[in-house]
Amino acid sequence: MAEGRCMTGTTPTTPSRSDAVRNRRLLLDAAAKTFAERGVEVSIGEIARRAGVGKGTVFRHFRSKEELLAAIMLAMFDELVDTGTTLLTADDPGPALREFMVASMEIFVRDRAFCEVIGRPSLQNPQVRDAIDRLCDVAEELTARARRQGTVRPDITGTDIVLLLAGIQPTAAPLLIAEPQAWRRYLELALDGITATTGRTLPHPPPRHLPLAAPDPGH
Amino acid sequence: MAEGRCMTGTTPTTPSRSDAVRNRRLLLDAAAKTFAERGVEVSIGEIARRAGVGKGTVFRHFRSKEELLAAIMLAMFDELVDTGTTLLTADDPGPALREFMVASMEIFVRDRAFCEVIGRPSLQNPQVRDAIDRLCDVAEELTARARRQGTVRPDITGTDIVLLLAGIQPTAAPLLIAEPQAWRRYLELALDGITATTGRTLPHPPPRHLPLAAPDPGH
DNA sequence: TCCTAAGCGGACCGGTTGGTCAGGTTAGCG
DNA sequence: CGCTAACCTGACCAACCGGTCCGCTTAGGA
Repeated sequence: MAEGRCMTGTTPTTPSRSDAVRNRRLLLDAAAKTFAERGVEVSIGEIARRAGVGKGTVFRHFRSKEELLAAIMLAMFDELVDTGTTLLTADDPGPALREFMVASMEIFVRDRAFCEVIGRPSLQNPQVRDAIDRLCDVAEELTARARRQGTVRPDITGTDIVLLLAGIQPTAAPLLIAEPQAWRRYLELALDGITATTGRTLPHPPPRHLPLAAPDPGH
Repeated sequence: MAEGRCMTGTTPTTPSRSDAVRNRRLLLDAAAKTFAERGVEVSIGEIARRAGVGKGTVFRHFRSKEELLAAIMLAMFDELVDTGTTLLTADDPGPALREFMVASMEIFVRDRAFCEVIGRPSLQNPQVRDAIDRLCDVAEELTARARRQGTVRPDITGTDIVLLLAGIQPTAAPLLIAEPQAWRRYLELALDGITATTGRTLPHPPPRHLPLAAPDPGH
């Protein structure tokens, strides 16, 4: 509730002392890099080591591993949403949508944890959920413009776009180590797929929203 | 080397006693179900519990968790390869390829571990590698026929097909709990993408083989 | 029916994880 | 400069993992 105080044990929302601020920065940077490289499964210990702080410091700044992950993911989602919002003002909706997808993929491919979070509802806390919804919304707006222009088939939604983007990474993943640009091939395939060429409607109704966190069968 | 003997500690290749045969069956069934539902990360303890045997019994029948997983995955790969081989004799190559992809997806969607094994080279022992190669080969033969017929664009390979199939599962995954048939939508999109409509070539050269196990950055 | 080797189970081992805490350190106000 | 509250650290904890091992059980041939 109140700002500076914590709810359960410790964990202030914003540190005030200079060393704490510095450590928080180090921590966020190290965590972002480590999550990106090795996915959500990396241990807190490794992140702490990489940041050059003790493990306890991590839990002083973030109540749990999940909260640390969420803080980093949120920033990335917002970045993407900004990119999308900017592209909404572009003249030609078709290339704008494509550019949005390319920009997204460039992040997806670099950040393993980012894809995992989108694909696994169990990793999503309410804030992350909101960010994903915002991403779907901006994708929907971009898609709607392209749809009206006739560049995209009429039964493709923004949620389709987000799902496709999240899916291209695992599709290309086995090739990416040897050929870091391979994702472009499958993005192009997806773009061809969503383009209105045949008049056919897709089977199964288009998704409107991403479903809320259902209990993940795993773990 | 010799049949009935083990190499390292214990672990016969084929049990003879009736109770051992029965337990092995129970174990394989339980493991198949559990891996399918929760992925490769499930613990041996849980599989043992589900099979109604002790943990020690698992390691009597299989040298390691990896070997148990491989035994189950191998059977599924071979099943798919058989399906593909049969479809090679079909009259019309286009629908044959489609049918192969539908049959594959029906397995992929039901089995979480199966997708994970394809997508993560670090999980592949030599036998599994061979099975994946056989799958790519049969996919390549099916694709080649469709290519010659003009149903599929000229720069699509069998490895492309396998990667796309493995990628559709994570794409549709968030929807699958609520809508188990949602994968059909994205399979159709992929089929539209690989169909020869525009004369354009895809960016990035087509993959010939899946890369061998590179050190998985994770763990 | 008896005997023995194959089979079984679960306590156990070393290693990992996310998370806690007591005790030493230090920033920075007065 | 001195004091205190904020902060940092690494030992520590319980839970879990894959895998081992040894004493007990039991299948099934003689």
